Amino acid sequence: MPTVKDVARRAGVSPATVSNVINRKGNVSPALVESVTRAIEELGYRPNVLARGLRVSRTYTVGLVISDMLNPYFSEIAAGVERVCSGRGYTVLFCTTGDDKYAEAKHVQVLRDRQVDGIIVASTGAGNEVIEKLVADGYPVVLINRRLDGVEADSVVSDNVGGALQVMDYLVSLGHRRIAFVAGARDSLPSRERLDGYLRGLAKAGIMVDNDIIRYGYLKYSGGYEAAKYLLALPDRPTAIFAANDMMAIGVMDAVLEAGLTIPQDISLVGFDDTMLSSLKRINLTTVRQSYLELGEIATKMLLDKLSKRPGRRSLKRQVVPCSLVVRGSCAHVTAKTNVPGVGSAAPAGR
Amino acid sequence: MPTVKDVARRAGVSPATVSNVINRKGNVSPALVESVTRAIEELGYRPNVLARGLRVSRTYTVGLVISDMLNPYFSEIAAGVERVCSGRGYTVLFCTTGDDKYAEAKHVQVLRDRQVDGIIVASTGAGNEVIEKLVADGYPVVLINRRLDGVEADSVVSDNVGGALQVMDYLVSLGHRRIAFVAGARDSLPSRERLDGYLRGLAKAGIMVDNDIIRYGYLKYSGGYEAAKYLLALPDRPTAIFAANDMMAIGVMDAVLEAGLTIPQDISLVGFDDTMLSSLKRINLTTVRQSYLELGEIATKMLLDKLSKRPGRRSLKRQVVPCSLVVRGSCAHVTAKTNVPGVGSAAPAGR
DNA sequence: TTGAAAGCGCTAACAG
DNA sequence: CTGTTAGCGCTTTCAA
Repeated sequence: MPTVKDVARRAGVSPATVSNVINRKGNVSPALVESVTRAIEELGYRPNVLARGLRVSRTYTVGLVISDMLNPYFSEIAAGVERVCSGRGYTVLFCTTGDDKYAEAKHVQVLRDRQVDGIIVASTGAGNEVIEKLVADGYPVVLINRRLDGVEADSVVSDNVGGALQVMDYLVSLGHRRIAFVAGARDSLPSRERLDGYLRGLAKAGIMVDNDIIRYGYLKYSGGYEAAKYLLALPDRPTAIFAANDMMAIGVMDAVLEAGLTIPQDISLVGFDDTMLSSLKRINLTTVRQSYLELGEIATKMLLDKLSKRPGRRSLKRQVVPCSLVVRGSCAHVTAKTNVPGVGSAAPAGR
Repeated sequence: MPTVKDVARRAGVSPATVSNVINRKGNVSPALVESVTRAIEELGYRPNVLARGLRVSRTYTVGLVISDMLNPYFSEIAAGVERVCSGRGYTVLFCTTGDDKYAEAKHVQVLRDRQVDGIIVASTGAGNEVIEKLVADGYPVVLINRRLDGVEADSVVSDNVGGALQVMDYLVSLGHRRIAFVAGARDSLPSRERLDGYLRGLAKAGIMVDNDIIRYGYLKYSGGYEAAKYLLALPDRPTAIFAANDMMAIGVMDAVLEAGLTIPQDISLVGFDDTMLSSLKRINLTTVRQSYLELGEIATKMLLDKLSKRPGRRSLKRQVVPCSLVVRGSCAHVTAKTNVPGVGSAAPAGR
């Protein structure tokens, strides 16, 4: 591999001049620019980014910490991060934590050791000390869907509360008053926020909270399935079920069908996330759309903007990205309960 | 940030000794190991991986080139790559090409500029020259699901032909003889190979090829939907449809239902990939499982093994990973066509 | 405008 | 066993 020296020799100039040509600095005469450029091409010279990084202590690399690449939410975030980075000459170094506190700490350290210019954390791992230390050390960090009170870390979160409120308004507008909520794990922030939106929606409509129709479970198909089994067996079963995410909603869906009931005639159902699943004709689930791609993009822009500014300005940025209700065919007006069952994919009464 | 020098000063030794302690080399006396270790901890010293990389020309970084992070196949591959890398002290630098030839060339160059130790290419972008150059330059490369004849690049591919053959054997064993194939784009290697397996399966069963029931389309829902519309309108319509991937199969499924036909009673259907979709009760698709996670893991092991060996050994490795048929409820014995339609989720006749 | 020289932080040779 | 020295490839003073 040729180096600046080789190029310099071939062009009959000094390494410094070669460097100046490459970085368009220090006013080099057109003649030399020309010959250096030719030498670079002839030799197929490529700058060693490592050496440059060592010298200028800037690597144009962004570290990305996510929980799990197999989860579509995170891979969408990763896609957003990569898209913005690649457009601005940055590269992404990524690692996954499996939501393990120690893995998170370890990987953040690895990223620092590799001198990444900044770190984006989209992991729900509970290791707040890691983040606090990062910020305390003056490291540029942006948090996705994770917020630490009292810590000066920029963050971008989706408006889970607002999205859930939209769902509630919609269900209430369809005449539902007995609405169940199927939540994920109690320590999942998004799930908690969606639950919060649910509760606010109830309050807004003047509906009393019934803790018996708020179920907690694993944020997966099985969690929804089990919760629905319970809810459907209730003497006074709900007319609508709001699940904390799409996978759970699909679990609910199957349980409802197994009980011999129909969606949306007997039970209205809403999910959250607008996964690709929800749009399938056989699922056709009303849900809330949140673009995780966008979340990743926004976070990355925040970080890169920060990197290009003087380190002085320490303004704390907290961006909330809105969600939007996507109405499909899984909800009906509450009076539609009297409809003939069995049609399955009837158009929704709403809209 | 403290450096080796700072540590050396504090421990009262030379930088070289510090380095030796860190890298467990050159037999340092226990006493000095002890004091150096303490100095490191007291200072919170962390080696600068950039500087080390510059010196030893080894970065413990793997470059990963994929088509698109939003596609579950690729994010699964990425997960596999990351898993193995992180387990062996490597980090992953990743970029996406969108299957664009020039983007691929550019990104591969970026990875080289960053001195990654090796590159894994899981992109279907048609830029073979890029790969050829990489290999010609002696760069360690492993290709996933992409094979270049005449190029000395290691590769790991899934056994698409074998998987498709299993599907055909299964359908034939159910008595089907009029089996349609819904292919993806003509230049998609996996799709071509699956088609190849289909053709071989026909030959094996002594069934004549009917080009009218081999349809090409976009490897997505719509592609399957359109193809099925055509196939179902045929005077002598097929009794079974084999789609090149799950998304297409779901498109086929919807078209079949819209035509007032039932799966599997009227039409048997098989997909490929075993996406999470296929296992949903409402889909319940018989398909072929290929673990892309495993593909990523195998490729990474190949690469890392290569990196730890002497550069002399230039054995070309080409690994084929088997697929397996996953029987669910979308196929029935051909005589079952006479069954009463409308049951929808009857158990498959096979097995 | 251009070049010489120093140094980013680290490790490999070699000398002691 | 330990320290001195040199240099990986680059950029950046500073002097010419």
